[in-house]
Amino acid sequence: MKILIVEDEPKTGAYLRQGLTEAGYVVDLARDGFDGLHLAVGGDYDLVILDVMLPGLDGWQLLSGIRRKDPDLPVLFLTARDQVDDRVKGLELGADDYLIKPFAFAELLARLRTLLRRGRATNEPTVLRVADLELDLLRRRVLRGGRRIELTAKEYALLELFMRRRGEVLPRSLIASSVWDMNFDSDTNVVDVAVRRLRLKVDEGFEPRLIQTVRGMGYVLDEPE
Amino acid sequence: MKILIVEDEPKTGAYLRQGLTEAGYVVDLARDGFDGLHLAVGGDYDLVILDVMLPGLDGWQLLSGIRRKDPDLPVLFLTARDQVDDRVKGLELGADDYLIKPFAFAELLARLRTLLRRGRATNEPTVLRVADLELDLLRRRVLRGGRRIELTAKEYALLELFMRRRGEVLPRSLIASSVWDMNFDSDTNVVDVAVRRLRLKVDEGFEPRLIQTVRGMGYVLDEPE
DNA sequence: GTAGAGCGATGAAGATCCTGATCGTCGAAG
DNA sequence: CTTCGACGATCAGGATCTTCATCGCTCTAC
Repeated sequence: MKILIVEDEPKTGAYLRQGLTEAGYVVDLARDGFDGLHLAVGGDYDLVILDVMLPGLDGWQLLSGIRRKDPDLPVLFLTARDQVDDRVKGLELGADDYLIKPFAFAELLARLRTLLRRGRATNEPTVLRVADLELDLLRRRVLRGGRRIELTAKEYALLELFMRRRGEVLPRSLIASSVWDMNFDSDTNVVDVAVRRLRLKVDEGFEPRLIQTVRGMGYVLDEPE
Repeated sequence: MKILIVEDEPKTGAYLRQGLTEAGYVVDLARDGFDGLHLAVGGDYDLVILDVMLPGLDGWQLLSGIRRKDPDLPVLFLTARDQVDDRVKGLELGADDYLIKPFAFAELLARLRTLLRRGRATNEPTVLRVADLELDLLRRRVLRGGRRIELTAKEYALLELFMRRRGEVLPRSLIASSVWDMNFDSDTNVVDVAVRRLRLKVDEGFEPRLIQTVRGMGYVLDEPE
C-alpha cells in the first residue's frame, strides 16, 4: 500500500512518515501543494493524506486537482481544531474522511484501514441503514430522518455495534466487552445508562423506536414488524 | 508461564482462562478455596489470581495458606467494587496486587506482566523514589512524606512517566504522546493543565518542589540541588 | 388474583478531563 | 532600564461518563 502525505510542517510530516512506515505502508512526503499535486496525479498512490493549511496550493485546490485526474483516489483531510468548519467544505469537494489535529495515531490507522479496505473498486458498504437511521462509517456521522445527530464517542461506539449487528439480541456482557473492554458483570449499570442516553438522542421523538429491550437477555436494534 | 486462577463464578473463570490462554499463558482453574490451596502449594505456578469471595475457604484464608508454604509466589487479588476496603486487608496479608472488578482485560495483562517480570528472585525495583515521594508500581499507590496521595488515571500515568525518567527534561510533545497518544502539537494545553493538577496533589505544601518547569523545553521531575 | 422478587428505567450527583480565556512572568531588544 | 512579546500558569465552565439510589414494571409462585 502506497500513501502520499502532503504536509508542510516538518515535525508532523516526519512523525507521520515514520509511524506509517512502521505500520507497513510505503510512504512519500510532499512539502507543499505543488509537489503534492504533481506526485499525487502521477505517483500511483492508494491513498493521500492532506493537510488543509499548505503553502502554495492549499488543500482544496490540491483536492480538486486530484479529483480532476482521479475521481476515486481516497483522500483523508487533516484539519486543525479551529478549522473544523472547513471539514464540511472538504467533504463536499470530495474528501473521503477527515481527522482533527491533535489525534491519536491509532485513530489514524483505523481510518486508513477503513478507507483502504473499501478500495477503489470493491465498494464495501460505508453507510449502515436501519429504517430512517443512517450511520456513515467514514464520516462518523449519524442521521435520523435526514437530520444530523451529534453523538459522543461512547454513544457512537455503542450505536455502531448495534447497527453492525442489527436484529441480534446483544447481552450486556457482550456490549460491555466491546464498547468498554470490561468483561466482568459485577454491580455496574453503565450499559443501561449508556443505552438510555443513546435512546434519548436516536429514538426519542422518532418512529419507529429502534432500540428495544429484551428482558433478561439484553438489547436489540431493529425495525419492529 | 503457569498461572492458577481461583474463581468460583463459572463465567468469569471461563473468560479469564480463555483470555490468558490466548495471551500465551498456561492456565489452571480452581473452583473453590480447597482445590485452590491444594493446587497452589503443589502445582509449581508462577502466579496466582485469586477471587476474594469464594465458597469454602475465602480469599484470605487461602492466601495465608499459600504464604505459609511459599512466601514469594506472586498473588493478585480480584475484588468487587463494594469490597474495596478489603484490598488493604489483602495487601497486608501479603497479596502483591489487586484489581477491582469490573476491569479491562488489557489492565489485567499489564499487571501480570509487571508481577511476572519482577519474578521471584530478580527483584527488579517496584517502587520508584525521589526525595520523599514514592510511587509503588505494583499497588499503584503514591506516597509523599509517608502520606497516601490519591491520583486519577491520567495523573498516575503522568507521574509514572516523570518518575521513570527522573531528571530528564520532557518536552510537551513527548508527554502528550506517551500519556495521551496524541502526537500533534496543535493548540491544546492539556499537558499544562494536567501538570498543574498533578502539582497540586504532589508538590503543593511539600518541600522540595519536585516538578519543575524548564522554559521553552518542557518539564522535569527531580530534586533540586 | 395477589404478593414479592428481580429486572430495567430513570434521575441526580459527582468525578474526571478538556477547552478557552485571561493573567502573570521571563527574557530579549531597544 | 523599560517595553514588548512569548510562554506558562491559572481559573472557570462545560462535556462526558460513571455511580448510586429509587421507582416502576413484569413475571412467577402461591
